[in-house]
Amino acid sequence: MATKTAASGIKARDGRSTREAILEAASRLIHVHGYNHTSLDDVLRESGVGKGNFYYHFKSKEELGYAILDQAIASFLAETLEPCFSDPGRRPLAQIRCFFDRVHEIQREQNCVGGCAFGNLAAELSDVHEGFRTRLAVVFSAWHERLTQALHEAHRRGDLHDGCRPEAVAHFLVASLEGAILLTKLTKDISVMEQCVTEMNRYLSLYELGA
Amino acid sequence: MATKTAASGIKARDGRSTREAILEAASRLIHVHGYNHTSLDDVLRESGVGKGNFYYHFKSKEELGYAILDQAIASFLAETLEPCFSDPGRRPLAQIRCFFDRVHEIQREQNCVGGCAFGNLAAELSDVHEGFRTRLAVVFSAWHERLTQALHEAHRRGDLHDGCRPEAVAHFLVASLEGAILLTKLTKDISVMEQCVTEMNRYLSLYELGA
DNA sequence: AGGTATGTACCGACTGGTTGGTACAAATGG
DNA sequence: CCATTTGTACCAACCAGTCGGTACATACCT
Repeated sequence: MATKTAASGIKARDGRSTREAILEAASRLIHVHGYNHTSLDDVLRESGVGKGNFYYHFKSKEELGYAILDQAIASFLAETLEPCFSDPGRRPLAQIRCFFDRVHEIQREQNCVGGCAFGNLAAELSDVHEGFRTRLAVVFSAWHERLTQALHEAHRRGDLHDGCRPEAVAHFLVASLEGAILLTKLTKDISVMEQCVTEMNRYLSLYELGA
Repeated sequence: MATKTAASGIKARDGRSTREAILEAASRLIHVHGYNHTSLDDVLRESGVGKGNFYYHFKSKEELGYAILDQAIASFLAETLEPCFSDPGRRPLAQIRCFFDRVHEIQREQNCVGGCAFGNLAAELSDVHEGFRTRLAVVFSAWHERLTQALHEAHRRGDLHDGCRPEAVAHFLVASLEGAILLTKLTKDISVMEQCVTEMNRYLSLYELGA
């Protein structure tokens, strides 16, 4: 018996999955309760990992925060942003509208709870923790850049009015989406999100040529 | 000497001003550090008030939070919102644009630090503290209502396109402003706010008649 | 093969400091 | 003199982080 490893009892953790269990529990808790208000003990209880073990895998709570953030950034870029903007079947402006819908859908899926993890952390930490502020600025900058790129591409194709300033429009779109998510989370009313997406589409049509 | 009262030494507090000193220090600290991450001891140190004294004036930290929020709501409505929207020298849409400028100015004044106190608290607490969520919903609802009212008034005057749905537009404007403030606070770049205000004005002009 | 050393993964008790909140006596003032 | 107002000492719970120790697989030495 017991051929080789402990062969998966009720826990079955090896180095790799322990780190992932911590990451999973922590990002879930921090998304809802914030960074400061999520204690290590909460994370440990939720993930079933002991304290000494935690400090074997992470050197501090701050480093855990960075790890979660880096993971969330990668997953946002790869699983939410890119799928919309690399769809070759849509023209750039349609890609942007598709992204609005995706954000709307996510808020509906999570029942208006949690909001945007990046927006929450930005509100909580940008003024008190420069390390987090910088990392958060990176996500928003990547997001902004993807929108700017799509707008430039639309202009190149002749879909966009000349009066459109892509960088300003992109900033406004990011801001509007973040604000809409926040307002939806506060009111717990998904129709707020719907209305905002409708108005964002109208705003975009302001610059659109040959619809 | 010492005629009657302590005659204003370095402290000079009576019942009224102690409460106000606590309120002032707490709202300043909470605006930047958030509710959970501002400790009573911080507030006490900053205001020079003793602990027993604090608990004479407030029955808990939670009640202090409510008091601060109520005070901030009243001051926002009276000193920021109303002045813009009760100006009889401007037409409703101009009042709205004036409000955009006011928000922009405030962010510039506070050097992109602090963001919106209500937005910050909404992000921090809407999912974990129903009491705060409800109170915060009240401010945003009042704000939303004031915008809706101005839009209806504009429509009555014939300044507004028929296709404009005031409630949806108002939600979008609130969301955009909140998002713009958040993004400005994160990037620490006031030009983000400028760009957003410019685009909001363009958006508004979508519905405007006879400019 | 058998003993020893090494690196990885893990645990739970403990520490020093902070938290929100209480007890209570002293001062203040009409 | 009695209400209000205040300062100080204190508490239990909680916080991030440390410590000593265990379990076990692999590598190394003779």
